Amino acid sequence: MPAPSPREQMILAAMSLFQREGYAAASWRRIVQESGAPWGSAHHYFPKGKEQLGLAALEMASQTVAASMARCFPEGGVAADGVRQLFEGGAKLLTKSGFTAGCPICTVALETAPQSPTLTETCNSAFQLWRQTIADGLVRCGMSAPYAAKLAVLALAAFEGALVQARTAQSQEPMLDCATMLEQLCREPKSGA
Amino acid sequence: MPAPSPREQMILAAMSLFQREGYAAASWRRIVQESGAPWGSAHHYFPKGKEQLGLAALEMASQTVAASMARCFPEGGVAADGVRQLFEGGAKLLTKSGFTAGCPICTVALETAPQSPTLTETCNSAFQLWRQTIADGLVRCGMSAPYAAKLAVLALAAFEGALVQARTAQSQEPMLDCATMLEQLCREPKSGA
DNA sequence: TAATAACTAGGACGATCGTCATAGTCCACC
DNA sequence: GGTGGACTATGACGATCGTCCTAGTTATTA
Repeated sequence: MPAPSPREQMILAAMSLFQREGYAAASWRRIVQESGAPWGSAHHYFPKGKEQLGLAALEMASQTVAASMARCFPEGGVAADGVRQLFEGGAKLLTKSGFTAGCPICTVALETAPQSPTLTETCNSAFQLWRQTIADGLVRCGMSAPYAAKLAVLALAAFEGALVQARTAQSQEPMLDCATMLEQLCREPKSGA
Repeated sequence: MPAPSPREQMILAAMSLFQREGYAAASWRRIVQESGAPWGSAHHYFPKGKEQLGLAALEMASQTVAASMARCFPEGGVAADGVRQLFEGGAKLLTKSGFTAGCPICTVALETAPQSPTLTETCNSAFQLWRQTIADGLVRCGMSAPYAAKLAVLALAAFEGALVQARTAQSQEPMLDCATMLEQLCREPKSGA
């Protein structure tokens, strides 16, 4: 890596703190401190203050996660495998962090929605992007678009929810259990009306 | 209601603030103020401070939610109907609050797990209780115990995750979509290994 | 009725919050 | 080799944080 700029350092640090403790606990001072970025430049790069930095962090998280999600569903793959990979990937990251790092968007959304319109809108866009990313992936695996759209909502909800359970229980099990159940819905795309 | 005691008032207010803005934003002062309880008595009822009050609020939330969950699955009912009722109930409460009130446990868990051992443990117990409550309900509807246990994990995860999506999007749709998909898993308790 | 406990009022304490202003340093470019 | 703009250092500002203390009020006993 070519030594990230102070601006990037701060965004990364904010994202990390959002994951671990949420928006309110991620104070301006702690973000700057943990980032290692120079103290004086914080207000220079984000003259509108904490919310501006928060927005940037959420947007970066949104893109990063979407990219990893897309990678789970290669062209011509199997839908169920993609879902499993998605959940296993999440479980792995969670474990690697010692069960401290969850989803930054989810945490911030719960703290601020719908109180802060800008933050809420950014979180909403992230969820929308992720739903679409999963749905597109499922379609790439041969699933019909309408069914994929519905399943993507459930998959994302289960992903976020399982992440919370897994983190709280400090165990991967909820993630893997959910994956198993969801695989079933991938293999039987049609039945009821 | 026979006029709740100051202690109950404070617990209720803390629960409400946890739902709306999380643990960090729910300051000792705001809790006491919103509760309408007398200022001076806060430290008298909870001499160990904010964490003690937080614990009490989480425990009350745990019990309250578990009771509503159990009511969704009456003896001899249909599993799919129970799941739908669960999600519709959640969606209704969320809407009634103007999409401001989510799950207090989930919010606090994301902010504090696993940093604060006591809070994390309480959140974990709540999730465990809820999983068990849903699983018991599904068994009451005739489902096999092992399958019900697995489905309960997914149902709870989807419930929490859909709640976040719905709140952020300010729409019931994610909740109802998830319910529809989950109903499918209720009707086909067996297929794969 | 007296005394003993339970509860309430109100504020002081140091720490930390987000914001902002001012001065100083660095470096690219003419 | 200056000169101007980008960046950094440092700390003051008022507000709010969680905690804790002392004095006052109310209720419950003997």
